Amino acid sequence: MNQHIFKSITCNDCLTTSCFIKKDCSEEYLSLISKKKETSFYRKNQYIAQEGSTMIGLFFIQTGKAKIISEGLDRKIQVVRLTKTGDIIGYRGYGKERYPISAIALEESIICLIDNYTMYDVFMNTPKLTYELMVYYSNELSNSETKIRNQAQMNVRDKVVDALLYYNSLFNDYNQYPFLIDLNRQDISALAGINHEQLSRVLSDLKKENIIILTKNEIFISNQDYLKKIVAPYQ
Amino acid sequence: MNQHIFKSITCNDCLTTSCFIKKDCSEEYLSLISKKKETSFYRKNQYIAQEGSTMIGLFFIQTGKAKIISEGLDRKIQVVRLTKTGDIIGYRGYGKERYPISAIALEESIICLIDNYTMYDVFMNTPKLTYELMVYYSNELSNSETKIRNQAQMNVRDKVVDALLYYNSLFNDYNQYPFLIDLNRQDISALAGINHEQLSRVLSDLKKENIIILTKNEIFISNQDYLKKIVAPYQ
DNA sequence: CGCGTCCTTGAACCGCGTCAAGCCAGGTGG
DNA sequence: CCACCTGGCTTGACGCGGTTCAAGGACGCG
Repeated sequence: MNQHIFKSITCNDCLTTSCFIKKDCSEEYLSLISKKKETSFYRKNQYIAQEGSTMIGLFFIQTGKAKIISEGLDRKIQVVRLTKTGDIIGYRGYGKERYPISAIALEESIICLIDNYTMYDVFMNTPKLTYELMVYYSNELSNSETKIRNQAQMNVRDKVVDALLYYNSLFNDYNQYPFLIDLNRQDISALAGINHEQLSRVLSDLKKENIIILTKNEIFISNQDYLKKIVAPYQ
Repeated sequence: MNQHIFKSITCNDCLTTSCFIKKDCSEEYLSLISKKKETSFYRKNQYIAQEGSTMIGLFFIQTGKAKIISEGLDRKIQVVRLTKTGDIIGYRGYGKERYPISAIALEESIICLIDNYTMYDVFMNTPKLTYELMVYYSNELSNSETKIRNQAQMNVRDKVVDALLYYNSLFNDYNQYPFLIDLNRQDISALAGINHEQLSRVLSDLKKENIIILTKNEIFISNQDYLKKIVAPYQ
């Protein structure tokens, strides 16, 4: 572990109102967790959790973004999901004592780790929190299953459009325009489930059609409506 | 709704010991649920839940099997998951009031439906149950994300092998041999995420290589070790 | 300046989806 | 009983979309 322990603040002082813990835990448990949690700082591209390593607890993103990846044949990477402030990383699971996926910071991030034993104690005494996490996982499952279908049925162009819109819906708000896609080509192609050459071709096409803007280092969506029409038939 | 209400039994009389309700609910809640639940009988190929229809509650499979499907472009079907006795169907989700997927019986099945209000009451007063459902969903999410990667990276042969082993691991025990795959070609190809012509070709190849046995209506796995070696590099 | 990394574009190959024909089994009706 | 039809499955042929290989450009860094 090369990330250093960050200046830890208590849950009461934490400003992340979307945190599951903050929203649903009693004062007593907030102070217990404040004592037990380990808050760490991660630089861009740093591993937060690694596939196959021992699952010591549940990660809560205080601020930042991360990509959730699964490695296949020849360590080829698939981005299965993106996470942001307030999201959780790590699976609760009896039998499983190892992370089935890896998580890597997309930008500088501050992340709280709460160990399994503490979490179990909290879960058994805070039904609302457990319920909210159950809902969170079930919604992620729903999104994930839609993505299975899309991976099986979409062509490369639609996969790229889907990936751009997915990023946009997660990280951009409607005040900012045109929408910035702050990922490099490797990450976008791994998110779309295609190779980077195909991604380049599709992006070039979309640029020629005046749907996106490509600057030196950035991608902007200038015609989101058009993109939405493309993926609409998949709902 | 054309399935008829089945001779309903109380949870105490129910023999499905793997049911989440049965495992974790108190006596009082078991009797409350027994009063509230609606137990129905479904024939093979009958819809249990339909994508887009109103989500009235949570389904518990008392006995039987079901396929969970998502429909894409031109109503093309993707089987995203299979479920069996003791599993649950239906997503808990605040915002979502409609099923994101459809569920169809693979064989004659008996299924209990418990409405959302009753479930919420149970969840808030039975932390262990809520916790177990959270674990269930998080495990399904993990499986689902592996499948996303496999859909993006596997070739058709590997997808077929993966689908056969998936079915086998869910529904067959090790006393029965060779392992029966009790799905028709349409369902296997929709599970593998390929078209039925490609499936036929791969199955013919596997038959010639003496890895599976094809009879008139059935598929048997005779050399499971070989199949496992194929998907091993994906873990 | 040279080097490495990321990105783009071209070109060739081939895996897979599509179209089409044929087979087999089961069901229906004359 | 046979004739016919239908649906599920198999196999072949073909062509396109996408993967792979390769070369070159743009940029940052030592």
